[in-house]
Amino acid sequence: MPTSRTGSATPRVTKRRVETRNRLLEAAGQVFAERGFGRATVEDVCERAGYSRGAFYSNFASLDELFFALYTSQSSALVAAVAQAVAVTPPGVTLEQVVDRVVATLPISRESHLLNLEFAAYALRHSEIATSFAAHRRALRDSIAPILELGLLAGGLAVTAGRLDQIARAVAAVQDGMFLQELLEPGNADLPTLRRKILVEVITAGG
Amino acid sequence: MPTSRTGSATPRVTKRRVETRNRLLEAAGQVFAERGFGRATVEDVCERAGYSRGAFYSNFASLDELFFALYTSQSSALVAAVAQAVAVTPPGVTLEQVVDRVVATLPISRESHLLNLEFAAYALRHSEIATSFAAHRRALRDSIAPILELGLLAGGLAVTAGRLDQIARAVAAVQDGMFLQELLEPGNADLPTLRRKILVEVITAGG
DNA sequence: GGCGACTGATACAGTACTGTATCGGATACA
DNA sequence: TGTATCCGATACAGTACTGTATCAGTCGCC
Repeated sequence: MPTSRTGSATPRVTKRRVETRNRLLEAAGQVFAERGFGRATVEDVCERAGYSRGAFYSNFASLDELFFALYTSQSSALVAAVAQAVAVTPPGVTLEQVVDRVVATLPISRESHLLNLEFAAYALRHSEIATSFAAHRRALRDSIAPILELGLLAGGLAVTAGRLDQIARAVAAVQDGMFLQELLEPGNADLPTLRRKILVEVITAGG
Repeated sequence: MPTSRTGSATPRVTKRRVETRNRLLEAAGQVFAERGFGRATVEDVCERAGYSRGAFYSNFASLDELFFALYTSQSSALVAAVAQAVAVTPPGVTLEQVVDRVVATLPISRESHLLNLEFAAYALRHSEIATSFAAHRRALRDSIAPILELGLLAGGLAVTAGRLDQIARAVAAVQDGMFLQELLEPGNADLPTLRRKILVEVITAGG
């Protein structure tokens, strides 16, 4: 059997193919955010990306597969970004600085939040995905935990690992909840400030 | 022109019609929660309700209209429930009791939360609905504000109206965020407890 | 620079959903 | 109890989407 026989298993990964795939992923992010995954069609994504449906089916077996690929891509990028932020954080930072860093690192765009809603909704309806989604969120909490601990230590507060995870959960909850409020009331300029305030309160109260 | 001429304007509201409408609404809640609004079809709702598509179009012009009717119905019911809880709350309750009351009043079922996600996602994509959705959330905050104030006063804390609204926002954010975590990790029995803990912290820290 | 492999455009069949039109039968009311 | 009203079942046409099959042009590799 010849080594590079028909691509049934692994089509050669050419530059062109990578480019196509990436543009499809990017277009999918926009379309899913705009219309919602449930209302998005293969045609929508192709039109946005500037490809035909042939190109799509050459790269993905279905919309579901593309959706999952997008989710994987986004979440690994996010974890990497958080890890990077933690790595460059010096010891001795104040709690306010920690909150600023966390807020600055986590995604802020309308599109990313809408996508997150889509991912969450999808996960809640597909238990196998829910497991993966929950694991991803745990990874995120584990990533920000060290930076939170730094801020607490700077304030003279020491906490157990279990308590730290609870604080990380509270931070995640406030982030999710407040960001939804901000999206619903884009005209309310006080909300970002309020969000930071609540985050600081939640962290200090937890320590 | 005869008064009760053709139903073009207002079809007579018979008992039968009310029943049909209610069963369609109930079925819609289940179907939208299960499949998501984007994936739900008129046929799905009819099948679940035990009616034919003719019955559906006799009562609603489109799925969108049914969706909005469901949203209206649910949100007014929720506001009423909260108002009722506030009305029967005696002065002098502790903060923990207040939290318990708030938690007990706000919707808890998986279905109601999934529906809320659908409503939020829809609102974020339709600005005219977003306004209405935001107004509804404001009404809810305004409803729980008095009960929160009661709890704070019992602890000897007095707050301004503005500060009270900020606390209500924090409570809403924690509720939304923590409930999502609970749904994603149904096996984690510690989360409801943690949610109460965070709620208490957020309220006291705000006072 | 030429050849073979593969990408992505186009065409097509099949399916699913929507919305309307029609009509039998149930229901409210005298 | 009779009857006019209208509810809701069924049938149908039109549309949109999916997934596959085919093929021309292009790219990678020697």
